[in-house]
Amino acid sequence: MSAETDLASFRPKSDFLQVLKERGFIHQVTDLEALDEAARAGVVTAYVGYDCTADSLHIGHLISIMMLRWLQKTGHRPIALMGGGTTKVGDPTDKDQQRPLLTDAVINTNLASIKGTFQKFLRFGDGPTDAVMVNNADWLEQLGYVEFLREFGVHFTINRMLTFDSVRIRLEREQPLSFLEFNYMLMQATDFLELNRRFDCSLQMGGSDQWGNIINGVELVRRKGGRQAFGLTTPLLTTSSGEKMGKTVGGAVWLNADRLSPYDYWQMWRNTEDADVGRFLRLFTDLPLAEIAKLEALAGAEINEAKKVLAGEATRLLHGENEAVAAELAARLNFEDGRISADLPTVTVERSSYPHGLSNTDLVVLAGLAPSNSEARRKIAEGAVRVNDSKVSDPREVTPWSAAHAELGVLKVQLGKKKIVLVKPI
RNA sequence: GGGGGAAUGUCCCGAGUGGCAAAGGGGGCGGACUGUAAAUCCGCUGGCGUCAGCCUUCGUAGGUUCGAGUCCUACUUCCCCCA
Repeated sequence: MSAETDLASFRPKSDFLQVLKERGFIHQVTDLEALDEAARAGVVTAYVGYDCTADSLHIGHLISIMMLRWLQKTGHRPIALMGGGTTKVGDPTDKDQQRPLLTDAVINTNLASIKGTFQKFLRFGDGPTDAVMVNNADWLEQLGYVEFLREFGVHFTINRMLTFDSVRIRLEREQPLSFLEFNYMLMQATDFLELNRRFDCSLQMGGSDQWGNIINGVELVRRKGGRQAFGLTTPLLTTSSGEKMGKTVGGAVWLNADRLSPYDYWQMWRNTEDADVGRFLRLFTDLPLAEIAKLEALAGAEINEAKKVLAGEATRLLHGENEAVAAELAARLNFEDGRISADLPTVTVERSSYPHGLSNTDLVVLAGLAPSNSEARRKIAEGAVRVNDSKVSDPREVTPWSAAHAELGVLKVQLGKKKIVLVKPI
């Protein structure tokens, strides 16, 4: 049953649901009152699953990570489930095509690379509310096909599976859905059952697109005689102007620093739309609600102060205090004082490869601000490029190394108003 | 089994009727205006380039033609109708 209708009037008795509700994390819950009671009466173990399709999580995952964080802060036990096994199958959700099958090696590399992110937000260990990380490859890969069908397959009807969004949408759009992908929801359901048995895990959380998968797990746990299980989803994260959140210079907003620098991460939050500031402060920082209310109330240009707080807090959680301070300082030097900071994104170039210096085109491409020479030339023609703070118009004009900044030894390349990269000769 | 459709710039949708680097949207990027915001307006949106030009793109593979996204043949995938 969906709790959308009575969520507004519901008064949680547990800290956990109280926090989730007032900070805007809840979209749907299977059984609000029973879950509330369980969370009030004792320690609840809950999990969120993460696939290993890339070597870094991105901002879309952050909302559920924050939810696990609050779970732990309110006295419960979070499990981060790594989908080492399910990634081999691929969640069909909302994709038109099956994603390329990943090899074991790639999946394991991705998994290892993602782990660190959770350690920033959760406390791991052996205590009763310490976080646990598990990999569903541990149990999924042990299952034989016939065994899998007999143990779990009997509990799923095709009739019902066809009605779930992940499947239905694909079929409606006349896109193929392979049998492989069709099995994904069964596998995710067995995860919940397995965690219920191993860790007494009684709650699965996830994004609203996971509702169908979560329900399947809840029902499977019930049918296999486990303890009562719950599901909870978060709202889809979009900006106020209706866009999917998460884009920067390079595209996706990655959480690993080697994919997206702390500076760029800070900038992403700094550029939040006015209308989103309050909502994002509630979802992505630990700040008390009273303080958020004050920040949110700032009007006009003043709200920029709130955006800086948001950027600072969010960056501090992910990358740590030092990086957050450095990112803010770099931004202030650059945008408010018109100066240069060594903390700006920097690329290094072999001086010997370009003895005379770099052409404007080369600079833009090497700085990663354009994917091709053509694109770089176009940008220059549009008057979008600045080298060492002066606008350039000739794509072939060469800037000699002697023009590098005296102290930092770098050339400053700027595309548009916000994208700045330092080119450092070595 | 028979008949009829569909596949376009690798982000998406979508015109396209032998001369096409291919209309128009959306998205994205840049400019103006602002507050590193939103909204609005304007421009750009295949690659290489000594800017003359060259190269690669319309499901796949062949063919006709001076010239093919456009015509022909086969194949692949999807949709619809008849059985």
